[in-house]
Amino acid sequence: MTKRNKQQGELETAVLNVLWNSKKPLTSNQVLEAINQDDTLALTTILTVLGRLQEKGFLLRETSGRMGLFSAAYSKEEHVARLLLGVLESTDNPSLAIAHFAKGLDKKARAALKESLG
Amino acid sequence: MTKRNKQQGELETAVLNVLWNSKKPLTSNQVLEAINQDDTLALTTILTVLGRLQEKGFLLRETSGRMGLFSAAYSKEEHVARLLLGVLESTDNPSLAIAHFAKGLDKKARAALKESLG
DNA sequence: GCAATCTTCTACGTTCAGTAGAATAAGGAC
DNA sequence: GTCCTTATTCTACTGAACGTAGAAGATTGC
Repeated sequence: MTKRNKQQGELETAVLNVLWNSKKPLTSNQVLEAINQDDTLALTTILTVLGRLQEKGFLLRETSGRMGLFSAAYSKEEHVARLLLGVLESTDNPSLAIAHFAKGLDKKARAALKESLG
Repeated sequence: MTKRNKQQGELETAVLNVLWNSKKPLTSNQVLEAINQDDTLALTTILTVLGRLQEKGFLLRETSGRMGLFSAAYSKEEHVARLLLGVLESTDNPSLAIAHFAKGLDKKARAALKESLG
Protein backbone atom coordinates (compact mmCIF):
# COMPACT_ATOMS: atom_id res chain seq x y z
CA MET A 1 0.00 0.00 0.00
CA THR A 2 1.35 3.35 -0.95
CA LYS A 3 1.25 6.68 0.69
CA ARG A 4 -2.05 8.40 1.03
CA ASN A 5 -2.88 12.04 0.73
CA LYS A 6 -1.43 14.08 3.44
CA GLN A 7 -3.91 15.30 5.96
CA GLN A 8 -3.76 18.48 7.86
CA GLY A 9 -4.05 18.64 11.59
CA GLU A 10 -5.77 21.12 13.82
CA LEU A 11 -2.86 23.33 14.59
CA GLU A 12 -1.94 23.40 10.95
CA THR A 13 -5.46 24.44 10.12
CA ALA A 14 -5.38 27.11 12.80
CA VAL A 15 -2.19 28.51 11.36
CA LEU A 16 -3.63 28.53 7.89
CA ASN A 17 -6.69 30.32 9.17
CA VAL A 18 -4.58 33.02 10.69
CA LEU A 19 -2.84 33.54 7.40
CA TRP A 20 -6.09 33.53 5.49
CA ASN A 21 -7.49 36.16 7.78
CA SER A 22 -4.56 38.42 7.23
CA LYS A 23 -4.22 40.73 4.28
CA LYS A 24 -0.48 40.79 4.57
CA PRO A 25 2.15 38.11 5.04
CA LEU A 26 2.92 37.49 8.69
CA THR A 27 6.00 36.66 10.67
CA SER A 28 6.10 33.59 12.85
CA ASN A 29 5.68 35.83 15.86
CA GLN A 30 2.55 37.38 14.48
CA VAL A 31 1.11 33.99 13.77
CA LEU A 32 1.96 32.91 17.27
CA GLU A 33 0.25 35.94 18.78
CA ALA A 34 -2.84 35.36 16.74
CA ILE A 35 -3.12 31.75 17.78
CA ASN A 36 -1.64 31.65 21.18
CA GLN A 37 -4.38 33.27 23.21
CA ASP A 38 -3.59 31.38 26.35
CA ASP A 39 0.13 31.56 25.94
CA THR A 40 0.46 27.83 25.82
CA LEU A 41 2.49 27.42 22.69
CA ALA A 42 6.13 28.02 21.99
CA LEU A 43 7.28 29.98 19.00
CA THR A 44 9.27 27.05 17.75
CA THR A 45 6.11 25.04 17.63
CA ILE A 46 4.62 27.53 15.24
CA LEU A 47 7.79 27.55 13.22
CA THR A 48 7.73 23.80 12.90
CA VAL A 49 4.17 23.91 11.72
CA LEU A 50 4.91 26.70 9.29
CA GLY A 51 7.76 24.64 7.91
CA ARG A 52 5.56 21.60 7.46
CA LEU A 53 2.85 23.57 5.78
CA GLN A 54 5.39 25.00 3.45
CA GLU A 55 6.63 21.54 2.58
CA LYS A 56 3.09 20.63 1.69
CA GLY A 57 2.95 23.60 -0.62
CA PHE A 58 0.25 25.29 1.39
CA LEU A 59 2.18 28.41 2.02
CA LEU A 60 4.59 30.84 0.55
CA ARG A 61 7.55 32.27 2.28
CA GLU A 62 9.47 35.39 1.54
CA THR A 63 12.43 36.55 3.50
CA SER A 64 12.70 40.11 4.58
CA GLY A 65 16.02 40.69 6.21
CA ARG A 66 16.40 37.83 8.63
CA MET A 67 12.70 37.43 9.05
CA GLY A 68 10.49 35.02 7.21
CA LEU A 69 7.13 36.25 6.03
CA PHE A 70 4.49 33.67 5.51
CA SER A 71 1.32 33.77 3.50
CA ALA A 72 -1.14 31.19 2.28
CA ALA A 73 -0.42 29.82 -1.15
CA TYR A 74 -4.11 29.53 -1.91
CA SER A 75 -7.18 31.27 -0.66
CA LYS A 76 -9.22 29.41 1.87
CA GLU A 77 -11.86 28.68 -0.69
CA GLU A 78 -9.34 27.39 -3.18
CA HIS A 79 -7.84 25.29 -0.48
CA VAL A 80 -11.13 23.71 0.50
CA ALA A 81 -11.99 23.26 -3.14
CA ARG A 82 -8.75 21.38 -3.56
CA LEU A 83 -9.53 19.18 -0.63
CA LEU A 84 -12.92 18.46 -2.10
CA LEU A 85 -11.44 17.61 -5.45
CA GLY A 86 -8.94 15.41 -3.70
CA VAL A 87 -11.71 13.43 -2.10
CA LEU A 88 -13.46 13.12 -5.42
CA GLU A 89 -10.40 11.63 -7.00
CA SER A 90 -10.73 8.71 -4.68
CA THR A 91 -13.91 7.55 -6.28
CA ASP A 92 -14.36 5.98 -9.64
CA ASN A 93 -17.73 7.56 -10.21
CA PRO A 94 -17.40 11.22 -9.34
CA SER A 95 -20.63 12.18 -11.00
CA LEU A 96 -22.69 9.90 -8.83
CA ALA A 97 -20.86 10.96 -5.73
CA ILE A 98 -21.44 14.57 -6.59
CA ALA A 99 -25.10 13.98 -7.07
CA HIS A 100 -25.31 12.49 -3.59
CA PHE A 101 -23.24 15.29 -2.26
CA ALA A 102 -25.56 17.89 -3.71
CA LYS A 103 -28.49 16.26 -2.02
CA GLY A 104 -26.85 16.76 1.33
CA LEU A 105 -26.27 20.47 0.93
CA ASP A 106 -28.44 23.06 2.58
CA LYS A 107 -30.42 25.59 0.60
CA LYS A 108 -27.82 28.28 0.69
CA ALA A 109 -25.08 26.05 -0.53
CA ARG A 110 -27.28 24.65 -3.25
CA ALA A 111 -28.11 28.12 -4.39
CA ALA A 112 -24.45 29.06 -4.47
CA LEU A 113 -23.72 25.97 -6.44
CA LYS A 114 -26.42 26.65 -8.98
CA GLU A 115 -25.18 30.16 -9.30
CA SER A 116 -21.63 29.15 -9.95
CA LEU A 117 -22.69 26.65 -12.56
CA GLY A 118 -24.25 29.44 -14.53
CA MET B 1 -5.84 20.69 20.21
CA THR B 2 -8.53 18.11 19.95
CA LYS B 3 -8.95 15.09 17.81
CA ARG B 4 -9.22 15.59 14.12
CA ASN B 5 -11.47 13.77 11.73
CA LYS B 6 -10.51 10.24 11.30
CA GLN B 7 -9.02 9.49 7.98
CA GLN B 8 -9.16 6.29 6.11
CA GLY B 9 -6.12 4.58 4.78
CA GLU B 10 -5.54 2.69 1.58
CA LEU B 11 -6.17 -0.76 2.85
CA GLU B 12 -9.31 0.42 4.52
CA THR B 13 -10.44 1.93 1.27
CA ALA B 14 -9.61 -1.25 -0.58
CA VAL B 15 -11.69 -3.26 1.84
CA LEU B 16 -14.58 -0.88 1.50
CA ASN B 17 -14.33 -1.14 -2.26
CA VAL B 18 -14.56 -4.88 -2.12
CA LEU B 19 -17.69 -4.62 -0.04
CA TRP B 20 -19.17 -2.00 -2.31
CA ASN B 21 -18.58 -4.19 -5.31
CA SER B 22 -20.36 -7.08 -3.73
CA LYS B 23 -24.09 -7.51 -3.76
CA LYS B 24 -24.03 -9.68 -0.72
CA PRO B 25 -22.31 -9.38 2.64
CA LEU B 26 -18.93 -11.06 2.68
CA THR B 27 -16.92 -13.03 5.17
CA SER B 28 -13.45 -11.94 6.15
CA ASN B 29 -12.07 -14.70 3.98
CA GLN B 30 -13.93 -13.50 0.96
CA VAL B 31 -12.68 -10.00 1.50
CA LEU B 32 -9.19 -11.34 1.82
CA GLU B 33 -9.44 -13.28 -1.41
CA ALA B 34 -10.74 -10.28 -3.26
CA ILE B 35 -7.93 -8.07 -2.06
CA ASN B 36 -5.05 -10.37 -1.62
CA GLN B 37 -4.08 -11.01 -5.21
CA ASP B 38 -0.44 -11.57 -4.44
CA ASP B 39 -1.04 -13.47 -1.29
CA THR B 40 0.81 -10.96 0.76
CA LEU B 41 -1.70 -10.29 3.48
CA ALA B 42 -2.76 -12.31 6.46
CA LEU B 43 -6.38 -12.90 7.27
CA THR B 44 -5.95 -11.27 10.65
CA THR B 45 -4.86 -8.12 8.92
CA ILE B 46 -8.15 -7.99 7.10
CA LEU B 47 -10.00 -8.72 10.31
CA THR B 48 -8.27 -5.88 12.07
CA VAL B 49 -9.18 -3.52 9.29
CA LEU B 50 -12.75 -4.76 9.24
CA GLY B 51 -12.94 -4.14 12.95
CA ARG B 52 -11.60 -0.64 12.63
CA LEU B 53 -13.96 0.20 9.82
CA GLN B 54 -16.79 -1.05 11.91
CA GLU B 55 -15.74 1.15 14.80
CA LYS B 56 -15.84 4.07 12.43
CA GLY B 57 -19.37 3.16 11.52
CA PHE B 58 -18.49 2.42 7.94
CA LEU B 59 -19.71 -1.10 7.96
CA LEU B 60 -22.34 -3.42 9.25
CA ARG B 61 -21.77 -6.80 10.64
CA GLU B 62 -24.12 -9.69 11.01
CA THR B 63 -23.20 -13.01 12.45
CA SER B 64 -24.15 -16.20 10.73
CA GLY B 65 -23.22 -19.13 12.90
CA ARG B 66 -19.69 -18.43 13.94
CA MET B 67 -18.96 -16.39 10.89
CA GLY B 68 -19.16 -12.66 10.61
CA LEU B 69 -20.69 -11.19 7.49
CA PHE B 70 -19.64 -7.69 6.59
CA SER B 71 -21.27 -5.15 4.37
CA ALA B 72 -20.83 -1.45 3.78
CA ALA B 73 -23.03 0.76 5.91
CA TYR B 74 -23.38 3.29 3.11
CA SER B 75 -23.11 3.12 -0.62
CA LYS B 76 -19.91 4.31 -2.12
CA GLU B 77 -21.56 7.45 -3.36
CA GLU B 78 -23.06 8.19 0.01
CA HIS B 79 -19.73 7.57 1.61
CA VAL B 80 -17.90 9.97 -0.67
CA ALA B 81 -20.69 12.48 -0.27
CA ARG B 82 -20.19 12.27 3.46
CA LEU B 83 -16.49 12.82 3.11
CA LEU B 84 -17.17 15.83 0.95
CA LEU B 85 -19.62 17.24 3.44
CA GLY B 86 -17.12 16.61 6.19
CA VAL B 87 -14.54 18.69 4.38
CA LEU B 88 -17.07 21.43 3.84
CA GLU B 89 -17.77 21.62 7.53
CA SER B 90 -14.23 22.72 8.06
CA THR B 91 -14.79 26.00 6.33
CA ASP B 92 -16.77 28.96 7.51
CA ASN B 93 -17.89 29.89 4.06
CA PRO B 94 -19.15 26.74 2.41
CA SER B 95 -20.87 28.58 -0.39
CA LEU B 96 -17.71 30.21 -1.57
CA ALA B 97 -15.77 27.00 -1.26
CA ILE B 98 -18.40 25.20 -3.27
CA ALA B 99 -18.26 27.79 -5.97
CA HIS B 100 -14.53 27.28 -6.29
CA PHE B 101 -15.02 23.58 -6.19
CA ALA B 102 -17.50 23.69 -9.03
CA LYS B 103 -15.01 25.58 -11.14
CA GLY B 104 -12.56 22.76 -10.82
CA LEU B 105 -14.92 20.08 -11.99
CA ASP B 106 -14.78 18.65 -15.45
CA LYS B 107 -17.69 18.88 -17.85
CA LYS B 108 -19.18 15.56 -16.99
CA ALA B 109 -19.20 16.23 -13.30
CA ARG B 110 -20.62 19.68 -13.80
CA ALA B 111 -23.40 18.26 -15.88
CA ALA B 112 -24.17 15.67 -13.24
CA LEU B 113 -24.22 18.35 -10.67
CA LYS B 114 -26.59 20.54 -12.62
CA GLU B 115 -28.80 17.60 -13.20
CA SER B 116 -28.98 16.69 -9.55
CA LEU B 117 -29.83 20.23 -8.61
CA GLY B 118 -32.90 20.03 -10.74
C1' DG C 1 31.97 42.32 19.91
C1' DC C 2 27.81 41.51 22.13
C1' DA C 3 23.09 41.11 22.93
C1' DA C 4 18.65 40.32 21.09
C1' DT C 5 16.02 37.46 18.29
C1' DC C 6 14.85 34.79 14.34
C1' DT C 7 15.61 30.23 12.28
C1' DT C 8 17.14 25.49 11.89
C1' DC C 9 18.01 20.89 13.97
C1' DT C 10 16.77 17.49 16.52
C1' DA C 11 13.72 15.00 19.34
C1' DC C 12 10.01 13.07 22.06
C1' DG C 13 5.00 11.71 22.78
C1' DT C 14 0.61 10.42 20.68
C1' DT C 15 -2.49 8.69 17.40
C1' DC C 16 -3.58 6.14 13.33
C1' DA C 17 -3.07 2.78 9.81
C1' DG C 18 -0.72 -1.56 8.14
C1' DT C 19 0.58 -5.75 9.62
C1' DA C 20 0.17 -10.11 11.91
C1' DG C 21 1.11 -13.85 15.72
C1' DA C 22 -0.90 -15.96 19.86
C1' DA C 23 -4.70 -17.18 22.24
C1' DT C 24 -9.41 -18.21 22.43
C1' DA C 25 -13.98 -19.70 20.97
C1' DA C 26 -17.16 -22.21 18.42
C1' DG C 27 -18.94 -25.57 15.12
C1' DG C 28 -18.35 -30.23 13.04
C1' DA C 29 -16.66 -35.18 12.87
C1' DC C 30 -16.74 -39.54 15.15
C1' DG D 1 -18.08 -35.81 24.72
C1' DT D 2 -13.61 -35.10 22.82
C1' DC D 3 -10.76 -33.50 19.25
C1' DC D 4 -9.89 -30.91 15.10
C1' DT D 5 -10.63 -27.18 12.13
C1' DT D 6 -11.32 -22.59 11.45
C1' DA D 7 -13.21 -17.93 12.69
C1' DT D 8 -12.53 -14.29 15.91
C1' DT D 9 -10.43 -11.57 19.48
C1' DC D 10 -6.27 -9.74 21.86
C1' DT D 11 -2.24 -7.82 21.82
C1' DA D 12 1.63 -5.80 19.68
C1' DC D 13 5.04 -3.91 16.66
C1' DT D 14 6.22 -0.48 13.00
C1' DG D 15 6.15 3.79 10.35
C1' DA D 16 4.21 8.21 9.40
C1' DA D 17 1.96 12.46 10.65
C1' DC D 18 1.28 15.93 13.91
C1' DG D 19 1.77 18.61 18.31
C1' DT D 20 5.18 20.17 20.94
C1' DA D 21 9.45 22.42 22.09
C1' DG D 22 14.61 22.86 23.69
C1' DA D 23 19.32 23.56 21.99
C1' DA D 24 22.13 25.35 18.82
C1' DG D 25 23.19 28.23 14.93
C1' DA D 26 22.71 32.56 12.24
C1' DT D 27 21.81 37.42 11.62
C1' DT D 28 21.21 42.16 12.63
C1' DG D 29 21.42 46.45 15.69
C1' DC D 30 24.21 48.97 18.49
